[in-house]
Amino acid sequence: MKNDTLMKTVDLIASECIAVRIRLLNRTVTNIFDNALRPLGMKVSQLNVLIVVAKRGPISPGDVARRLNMEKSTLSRNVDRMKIHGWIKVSGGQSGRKQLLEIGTAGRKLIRKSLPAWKKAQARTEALLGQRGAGAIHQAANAVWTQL
Amino acid sequence: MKNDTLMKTVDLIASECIAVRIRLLNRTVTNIFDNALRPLGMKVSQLNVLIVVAKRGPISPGDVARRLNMEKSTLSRNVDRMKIHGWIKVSGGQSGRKQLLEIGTAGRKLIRKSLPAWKKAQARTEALLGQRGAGAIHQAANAVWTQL
DNA sequence: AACTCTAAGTTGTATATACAACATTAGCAA
DNA sequence: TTGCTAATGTTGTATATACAACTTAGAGTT
Repeated sequence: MKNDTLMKTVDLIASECIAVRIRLLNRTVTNIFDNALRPLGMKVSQLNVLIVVAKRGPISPGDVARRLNMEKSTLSRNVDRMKIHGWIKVSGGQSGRKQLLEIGTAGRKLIRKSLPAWKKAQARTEALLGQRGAGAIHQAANAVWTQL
Repeated sequence: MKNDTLMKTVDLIASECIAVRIRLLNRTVTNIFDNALRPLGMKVSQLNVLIVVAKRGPISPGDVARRLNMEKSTLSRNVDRMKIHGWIKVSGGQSGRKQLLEIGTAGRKLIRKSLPAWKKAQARTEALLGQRGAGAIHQAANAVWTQL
């Protein structure tokens, strides 16, 4: 292959790659939410987990991970940190292989307190992506969820 | 208690939050590309950087970081790993504050070799998100780039 | 009941990411 | 020229992420 074809490959990937774009959006949006949530001592990744546990708990770690398409080992350590703060607790027979997660008192309080910050971040993100861009994300996410 | 309002908040965030969705898409798409690129010993995060450097090099680390909306410190360490493999090299007076990155011989070879894997991953992603979902991502990314 | 086998969760390791603090230097101003 | 300021890049620390290997406990099978 000559440099010519190389540059053609480079241009193709640069102009089409979905991964580059998703990853850019991920960094950008995550930063907006993390900045908004920082005063509360929480990151948006943790809010994600907290909401799933609040909505569907008691729920097993494995189910949470599947719902978020996240590695069980990733979730395991994220939950560890959240347990320390009392945002999440283990209900029932905790040890071993059959534990169930549910939201803790501190977690409930935290969700209530974060609503204004979340709204602000959500609005800022919608402004950044535009109505169509934001709707697009919902559309794409739904496509993934139906195939999970 | 105000469990009622709490659950309303939970449902609102669960059904609307753009960050949850972007992050889900990021994990999903990154996994598809990483799996496809694994035989080449490269991750899609590294391909992103390599393509920018190949297309626009010689380019300063700061400019690469800005283009990807990535922290300079993040880029610094990512580039370190890529320098070790010879994918990227520093041109001109490297030390100090004014270094320029360009693609190395191994980097050129790697891009050529990765094209089939990239195409496969791109196709699989488009199939997952659907034509509309994929177009949506492009649309949203363009919105971000124009406001960067 | 005993055995096997698989699913669930944890731990080790590596990369990606960001913030804060730091060192250095280029650019500008007086 | 000299000195200040802002930009540039690196390093320390914490979290997020995934893969591989491991441990343990359910679930079936016989």
